[in-house]
Amino acid sequence: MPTIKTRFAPSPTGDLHIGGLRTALYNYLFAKKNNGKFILRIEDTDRARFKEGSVETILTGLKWVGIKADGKIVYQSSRTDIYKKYAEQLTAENKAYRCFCSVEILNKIREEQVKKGNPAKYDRRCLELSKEEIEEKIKKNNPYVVRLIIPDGKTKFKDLIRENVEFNNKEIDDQVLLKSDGYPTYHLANVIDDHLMKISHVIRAEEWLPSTPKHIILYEYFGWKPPEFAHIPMVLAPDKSKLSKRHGAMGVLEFKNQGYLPEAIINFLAFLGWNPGDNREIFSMQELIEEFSIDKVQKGGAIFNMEKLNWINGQYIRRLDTDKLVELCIPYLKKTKLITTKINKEYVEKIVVLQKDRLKKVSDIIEFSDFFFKEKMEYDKDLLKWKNMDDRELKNILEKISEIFSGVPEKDFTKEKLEPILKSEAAKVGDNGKVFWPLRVALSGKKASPGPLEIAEILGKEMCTRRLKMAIKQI
RNA sequence: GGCCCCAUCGUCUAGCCUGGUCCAGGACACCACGCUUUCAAUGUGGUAACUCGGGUUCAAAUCCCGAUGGGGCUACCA
Repeated sequence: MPTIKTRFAPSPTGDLHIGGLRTALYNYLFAKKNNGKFILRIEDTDRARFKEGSVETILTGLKWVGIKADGKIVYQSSRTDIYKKYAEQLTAENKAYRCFCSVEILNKIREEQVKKGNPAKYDRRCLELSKEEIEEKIKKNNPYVVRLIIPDGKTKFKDLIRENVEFNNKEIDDQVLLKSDGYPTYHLANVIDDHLMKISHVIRAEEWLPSTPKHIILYEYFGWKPPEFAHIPMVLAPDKSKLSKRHGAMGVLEFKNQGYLPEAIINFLAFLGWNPGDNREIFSMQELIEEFSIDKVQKGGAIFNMEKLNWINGQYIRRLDTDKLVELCIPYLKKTKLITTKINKEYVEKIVVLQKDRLKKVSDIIEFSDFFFKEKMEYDKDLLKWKNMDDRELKNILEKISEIFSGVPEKDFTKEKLEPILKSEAAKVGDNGKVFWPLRVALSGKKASPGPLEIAEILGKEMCTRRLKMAIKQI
């Protein structure tokens, strides 16, 4: 059996986004599942759209999620001679021709075709040019492109996901292969490279399906065996359109910055269009490699569902070692200047343990735990009141708690020791909420937080006493 | 406009190939209850879908045709 070889071929026009990452993932999973190779090729043939730094972004993104490419990275921009040579070969064999038409003329032709209800195709007027005319134009340095001659007939191919697909060649435009700047278009470079690099399976997004016949024709012209094709469904925005920046689609590194875990992203993305056929939901990369199969890939597009990503991410956060989670949390706390002096790892660790179950993403640690680091609490005094408590009752209870706290020695200032005392106090007023709610708000300043005694233990006696005092002063 | 692809709960999906076991299963979200001092986590339960219309068949979510809807492509972008 020939070696399985797939590739991810992004163009460096911006961030690596979710859709692209999933394409990379499926290629990677398929290759690894079949003991094959997965390679990375940078399709940087569009000089106008090239964005500085995006190759680095793509590379760090892939590295972050654990997708490793085999072999060297190929840059198409360094291979223009190869593409040019093949374009010339096609031209010499009358499988392609030079076209000198201007963009204006081209647009006009297309417009007229559409008006007539025809496919928007070029009318091949440059195919009529005589040898002399062509030579003269070249001599005069007239810019030209090289176009593929689409033959008559039909082009059929078998897609691994969509089965048989058929196009009538009449509908297909004479594709530009070589641009007037000497760079190849995707179609030419892609086919040549896939062949030269012995790619066995082309797994790419569905948006490429309509141009596949052009590629097949190219393979035929060159006398090469085409690879297998698998056109995977697209990742959609909530409005079902192609996911783009317009929808606030984030780059992979932005997910990283927000505190999503790479394992969660991978797990989530794998399930966007694929699933193992049973009820399991949580999969590691290794498990995905073992289970992945291209024929279980969905045909229809999948909407990117942030809620589910959050859930999966929460699952992974809960499974993380506390040490590791502490390491991940610290940069966020630092960045927001919540940690100003030196880091007290022990202190942060206690907080992280407390918040672990609550985090959807690591960055949540900031808004969930800011009160552990702040001196001043800011909250509405009415928040201190449990149900229909009045000022007087509230003041009494806070003073009572304060009194109780002062009677507890510092070493006994733990949840374990404090709980029975406060519970018995609560029993006197007949409602746990009357004691615990005001205390919790006084300590955290929030309407939602971990339990007051867990907080108290971490904050320590002195700080708790101060916060109670501040609360009482407000009433 | 032309061509292509697709179509199961709000979302991701199982089931479809090999029709009956499906008054359609799971997950997220949502709702309720339990735990409980709030939030979370967790447990239990619940609401919720085969786009429509024709065939084929004893029987169709599953096969066929059509309609409708959605998406993509239609660049000297990828």
